[in-house]
Amino acid sequence: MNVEIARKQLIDYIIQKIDLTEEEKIMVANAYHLNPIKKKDFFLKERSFCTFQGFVIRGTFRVFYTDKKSLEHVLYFAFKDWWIGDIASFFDDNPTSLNAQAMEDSWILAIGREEMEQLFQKVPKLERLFRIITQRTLSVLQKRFFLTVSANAEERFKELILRHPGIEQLVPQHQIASYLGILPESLSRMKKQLTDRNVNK
Amino acid sequence: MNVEIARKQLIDYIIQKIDLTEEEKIMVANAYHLNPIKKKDFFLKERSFCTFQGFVIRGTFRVFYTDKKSLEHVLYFAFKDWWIGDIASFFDDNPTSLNAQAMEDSWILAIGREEMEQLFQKVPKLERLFRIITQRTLSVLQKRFFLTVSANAEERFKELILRHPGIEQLVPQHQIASYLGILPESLSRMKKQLTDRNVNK
DNA sequence: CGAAAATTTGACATGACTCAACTGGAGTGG
DNA sequence: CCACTCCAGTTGAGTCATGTCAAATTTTCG
Repeated sequence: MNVEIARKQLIDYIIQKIDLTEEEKIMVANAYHLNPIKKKDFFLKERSFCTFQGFVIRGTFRVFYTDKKSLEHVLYFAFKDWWIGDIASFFDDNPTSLNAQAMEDSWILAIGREEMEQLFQKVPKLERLFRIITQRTLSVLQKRFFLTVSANAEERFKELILRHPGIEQLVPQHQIASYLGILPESLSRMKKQLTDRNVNK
Repeated sequence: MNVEIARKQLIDYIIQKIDLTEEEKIMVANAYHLNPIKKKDFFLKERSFCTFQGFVIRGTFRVFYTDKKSLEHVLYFAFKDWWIGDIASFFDDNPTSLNAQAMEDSWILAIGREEMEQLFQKVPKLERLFRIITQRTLSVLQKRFFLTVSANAEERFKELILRHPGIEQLVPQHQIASYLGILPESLSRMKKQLTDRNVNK
């Protein structure tokens, strides 16, 4: 993976959302640096202050937090062209509670907080971009929240499969369970029940 | 309630977050109009396209959505100086799934989508303000989500009381249950159990 | 191959739901 | 000021989805 190609991918993504002059494209592109992340390594680690905003170039990540009982809860899976970062931690300078772990060898374009502030000064339009991205994220999380409080595990599972066909091939089952907010045992039983029901038809 | 006082309250709030020149203050203030909302009336109604962003001047709102089984789920309660609106609907022009209902006679400063876009053009700094506000909202929702998936109803209840002392005097119990994601019966039983436990000590 | 991890299965426990009945207070009209 | 209604809250009995813990089985990968 080559940094120029990665930066082009980022710029292609950005100009879908806001217009940039050629000069601005260069400034934005150069502010980001390419990080290879090996499978199982972390881009974000909870309790860490070292926060970056990342844009996934290649690979898959699971973004999760750990609760009091040391159980991990997946907030989302991130693929190509997804953003990764704890915005609250990034901008407010407090330790993050999120982890982002590579599930395969991956590449991320990342930017640190100070570079980001400088970039915002050079290219104020980016405020708009990040306002829009944050709004999208908020809206997605709101839907996820509503589904979590108003649907049972089976409905949530079906929704995930519908929205993300093929995810079962990409992500091990116990992590899907963690995304759904149930235990691996429960997901296993649920799937058995689903196939049993189909067989009996 | 007088529109000048309301606008002053809004500007006082905004300048805590970003700097504005006197001229900008006036432009921002004038873009917002004052709405009185009677108890039980709605500022936002699901399936409606008529979306506004609102800033609560006085009063209390419950912001909720209705699920497939016609159960209402409270997303949050909004008091003085809180924002109300469905950002996704507001900016992307699709019908909202949120309701915001006044729980007492209330006043809101509101702005429509087009006025907002014009205002962004006149005062681009506002992009930054709304980026920051949306980030805060996102971060709060993320915490709420984590609590929902990793704590039981009792822990969530205690957290609410801790974060919002006195909320039980402001909001009827069945709506607190709705916020917690449980039925009124369950909350009633839980509270009984809590006091019983204390009595037996 | 062999160890470690993931998944499945079983037996049982439990938190929250469901439905229904009852209680008590707030407001309303006679 | 009482009787009446309405709504919120409480209580009870039974059910169900999911959790808990433990063991067996399968898959993954060094």
